[in-house]
Amino acid sequence: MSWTDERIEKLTKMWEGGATASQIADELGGVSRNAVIGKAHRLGLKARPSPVKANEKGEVAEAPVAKAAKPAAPAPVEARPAAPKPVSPPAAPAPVEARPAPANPPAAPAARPAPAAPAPSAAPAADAPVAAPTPRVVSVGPGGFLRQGPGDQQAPIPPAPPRRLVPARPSPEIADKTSLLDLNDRICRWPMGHPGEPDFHFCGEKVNPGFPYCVEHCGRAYQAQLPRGHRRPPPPMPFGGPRVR
DNA sequence: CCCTGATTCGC
DNA sequence: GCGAATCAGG
Repeated sequence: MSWTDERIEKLTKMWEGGATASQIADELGGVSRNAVIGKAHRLGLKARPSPVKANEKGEVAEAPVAKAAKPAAPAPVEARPAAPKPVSPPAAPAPVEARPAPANPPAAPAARPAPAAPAPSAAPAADAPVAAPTPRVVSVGPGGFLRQGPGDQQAPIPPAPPRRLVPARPSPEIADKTSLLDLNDRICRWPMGHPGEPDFHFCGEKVNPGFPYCVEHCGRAYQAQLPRGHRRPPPPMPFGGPRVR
């Protein structure tokens, strides 16, 4: 098999959509996972959480976890008379809350419903989730995706699934809906719902020629850049006809 | 073990 | 340019 334009296109789309190399590989058929990765890299597509490169930025001054203990001396049990350890075994677990991942979407993660009481005193030093990454974000789009400022030319890059991609054909429930694999240049790729949800799919309408979305969603994705001075005229401008080209 | 993506390197 | 082999983390 060779890398035809169609195949490259599909690879690109899926890769950017978050599909794994394996998924892409057997979707394309005739190529291995490695081939896909290799190609993706050659196309300059890389970037995406790699299990092996999860850690990178800045050095980590972590105390090496004492996980070793395997080599050599496995702490021979001393036959000491009686050395009652003063510390009771199940003492205090780590009250430290592990913050897993810096999720992209600042979408409200729902307050912790955990009514856990065992919170000793002042442990919530965790008010440092500040991270305000994208200052230009204006609001959150329909799928929980960031919408960008009026000046931004780029569309909100809808896919960006946090992690794994929705199964190609998850269920009959969305069998007739537009899945990632159905996307092409002529189909509106506006996300409906959230990636990962069983009914996540894409708009699927015919696109507004020259744009990645249908007319309706173009209106959502692109905001009119009004000349300075004019405050927003109520009509959000549904993008009637951007007569591009 | 399985999975992942990254990299290398002979073709 | 291609992709199997290899590497390395989860």
